[in-house]
Amino acid sequence: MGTMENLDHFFKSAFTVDNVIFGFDEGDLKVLLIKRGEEPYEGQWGLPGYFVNENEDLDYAANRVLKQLTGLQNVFLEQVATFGDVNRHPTGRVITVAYFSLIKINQYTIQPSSIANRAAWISIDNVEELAFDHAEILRACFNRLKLLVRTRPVGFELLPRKFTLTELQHLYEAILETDLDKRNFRKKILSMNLLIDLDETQEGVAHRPARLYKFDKEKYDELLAEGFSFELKESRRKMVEHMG
Amino acid sequence: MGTMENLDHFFKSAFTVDNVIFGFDEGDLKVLLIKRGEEPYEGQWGLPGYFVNENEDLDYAANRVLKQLTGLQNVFLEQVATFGDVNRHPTGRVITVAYFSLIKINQYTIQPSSIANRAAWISIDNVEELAFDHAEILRACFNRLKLLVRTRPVGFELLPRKFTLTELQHLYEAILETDLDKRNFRKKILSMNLLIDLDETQEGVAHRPARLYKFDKEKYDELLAEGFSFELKESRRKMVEHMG
DNA sequence: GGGGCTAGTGTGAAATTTACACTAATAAGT
DNA sequence: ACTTATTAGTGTAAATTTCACACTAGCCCC
Repeated sequence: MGTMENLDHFFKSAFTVDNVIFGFDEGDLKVLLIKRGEEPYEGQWGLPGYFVNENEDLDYAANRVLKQLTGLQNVFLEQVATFGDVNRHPTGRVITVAYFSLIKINQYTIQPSSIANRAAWISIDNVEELAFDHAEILRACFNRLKLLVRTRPVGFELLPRKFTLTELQHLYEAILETDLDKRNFRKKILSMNLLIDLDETQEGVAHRPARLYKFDKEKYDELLAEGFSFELKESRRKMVEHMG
Repeated sequence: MGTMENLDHFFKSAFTVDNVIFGFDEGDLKVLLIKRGEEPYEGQWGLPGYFVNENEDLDYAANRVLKQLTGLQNVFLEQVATFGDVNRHPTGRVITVAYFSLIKINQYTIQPSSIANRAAWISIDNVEELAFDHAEILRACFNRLKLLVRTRPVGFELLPRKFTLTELQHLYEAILETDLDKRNFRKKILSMNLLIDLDETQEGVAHRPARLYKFDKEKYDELLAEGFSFELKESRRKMVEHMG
């Protein structure tokens, strides 16, 4: 923090925000990418991000940019980290603040703006080369997600309102990049009492239909208030179970 | 990220870095503050921070600024968060990136520069009003420290090379703001095999002298390499033990 | 050598984690 | 109608970890 008498420190520079939006679909953890419609890196895939305005708070900018690029709004965004290497942007000094969010893919329609030619949900494993240092930013956000998922029941943000325990398990497996034991996972999750059994079952599946659950937000808020800490432990499975 | 044709986005603005340096002394967790020698907030206490230069990476800037303000160098700095509210700085748009670090207080001499009138280690509980939004930044870094201390043996960064188990416990208690059970703490710490018993004892204390230990960095690096995860669990003590 | 002070030590109960394999329910095909 | 394919759903015992808890040991000082 320095004096304003010395305006040398104020040089022409820019801030951007870049958003890493995670979703979950078809058993895959996905990230929302846009095909850039502007130089630099025109035509390449990158994160939905853009410039912060002069008189705009960072958090506000993250929301605005996300909305402008993809049509998404009222989405919870959390700051993850800031990337400011001198050469990260080919044409000037641009420091970017990365935000991440979790959304239910099917509850939103993505409407790419002109800046973004196109937007798409790409499986996290299939992400190829990205513009700028966006691959690094994505990695940082994915790590944050891994951390978060162990200490808060964020998984529910990514699933539709009604879901099966197997879907929930697959989500956790995708995020943590491990296999989990079915029985232990169910025991653990159910013991938290954060799920409401809807007494409904799946329809139109060619096998025994699974029960549907929803997340008990009220209970969760209650528990949060009294300083409860959610924790998912079980480590990677060591062996594959023999099937009958 | 946008086009450079549109230079509107590059406005006169500034980045700063602010460093939250933690130390531990006399049983207290402390933070290094400077008495500001410049407007704004001249004469007030604040974090050691200053402007990032135009062609300087963020991480580099954090190190440089710390050195210039306090004389400290070769200190591990980790980025924590970025603060960018429009009005956080009274005279212009200044976005700051907060870094934090842990050092052994007695191993460094602080040499405040002219920008910093004075520098001092202030107990975390005695920190009064700070310049800018530095109180908020400090809080964020303290939370990060709490998080970190549970998953990595960072405590050793704050203690002198040789320390007693009681000192280590007091440090953990100061960071986690709880009391820990002596026997359980010792059991847990020793079971990690990250301490080397130096076969020496304290000198010049008016009571039974404690054994001295040092941190086994080699062992730790080994364990890290094989993907080991350190975890300190024990929750806050519920009762005070009756003393004989 | 007694008082004051902190170091250091062990055990059992409770809770949690882990490994592990079969039956149940449905749809589709014969 | 039955056989097959496919996923849902369930229980237990062993191992490990956590947790609560109280006394003896060793040094200094007087």
